[in-house]
Amino acid sequence: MTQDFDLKDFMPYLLNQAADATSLRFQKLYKSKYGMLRTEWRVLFHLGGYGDMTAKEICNRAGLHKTKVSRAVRALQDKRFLQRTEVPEDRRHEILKLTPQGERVFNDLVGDAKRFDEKLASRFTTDELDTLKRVLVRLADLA
Amino acid sequence: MTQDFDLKDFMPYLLNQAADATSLRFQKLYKSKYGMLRTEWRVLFHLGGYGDMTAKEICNRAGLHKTKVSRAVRALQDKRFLQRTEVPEDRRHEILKLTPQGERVFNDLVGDAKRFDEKLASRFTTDELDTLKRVLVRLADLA
DNA sequence: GGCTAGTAGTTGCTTTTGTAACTAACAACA
DNA sequence: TGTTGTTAGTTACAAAAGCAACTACTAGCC
Repeated sequence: MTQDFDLKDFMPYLLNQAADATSLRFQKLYKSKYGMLRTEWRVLFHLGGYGDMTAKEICNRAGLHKTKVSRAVRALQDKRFLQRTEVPEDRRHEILKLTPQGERVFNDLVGDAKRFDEKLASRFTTDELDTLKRVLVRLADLA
Repeated sequence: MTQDFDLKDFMPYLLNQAADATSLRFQKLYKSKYGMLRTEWRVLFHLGGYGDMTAKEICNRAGLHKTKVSRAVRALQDKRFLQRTEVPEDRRHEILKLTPQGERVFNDLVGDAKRFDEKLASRFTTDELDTLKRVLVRLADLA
């Protein structure tokens, strides 16, 4: 006997559908403009938004695996969007820093992101948005 | 000059973080129990929850590309979880149907899904959940 | 019938991700 | 000093996703 079950009530499914739908459209922007991958724009945005830091710090903040970050950092470096600086006190660390070109790209994409977010937000009430964001943050923190 | 921007306010990012966090934990269940992939449990749940249908219908309902569904269907067939029936009137179509074993697996995973969802839901108020689901459905429908 | 166009589904190839093993550097302590 | 354990980051290989070209079939139209 088959149980009744509606995927439209299952949170992990709903979250994925919503996440895919929204981020696919934003992806088009950074991909077509700068040939960037998902992890690359995330790294760029962490450095641009929160200042210089090591790869490890990005891993912790973004919840990304170090191999993904490692590859993204290299890709951004190849594009001349960021620059590494070895720390003399501990040569295992490298401080990552956006180049002027990287900052320009970041600023450009921040503009896109803000417009994109506003357009999404315009479809909902302030109450809905407040609740949404609060709940999403708590869900994300479960991991 | 670098603009101020907080990823924690950017919806596509928040949605992805929340979706990743929740579905990663559910993934462990169907992966460890039945060696299933993400697309495979989706296909299984569409057939189990909404009845027999063609691959095309699953594509439309789930917003999945036909190649992904094609491979998932084959994988489920190899596991003896579903069975294909050619439609004589139009031999391009195949009706997909869960086998008794497939139904057992579906029922088992529905149980897991319900428990999983309840545990997630218990952290939020009814109001929050209502708003969340309503907003997520609308976001998902944008695509 | 025979041509053209369109649809359902599959296969092959490339890009991206995931995982585990590796290197290089530091730290602590015998 | 040297040995053991730990950390930051990379590399190499396997699994999965994405994309385009393909097969097999149906439908419409001449």
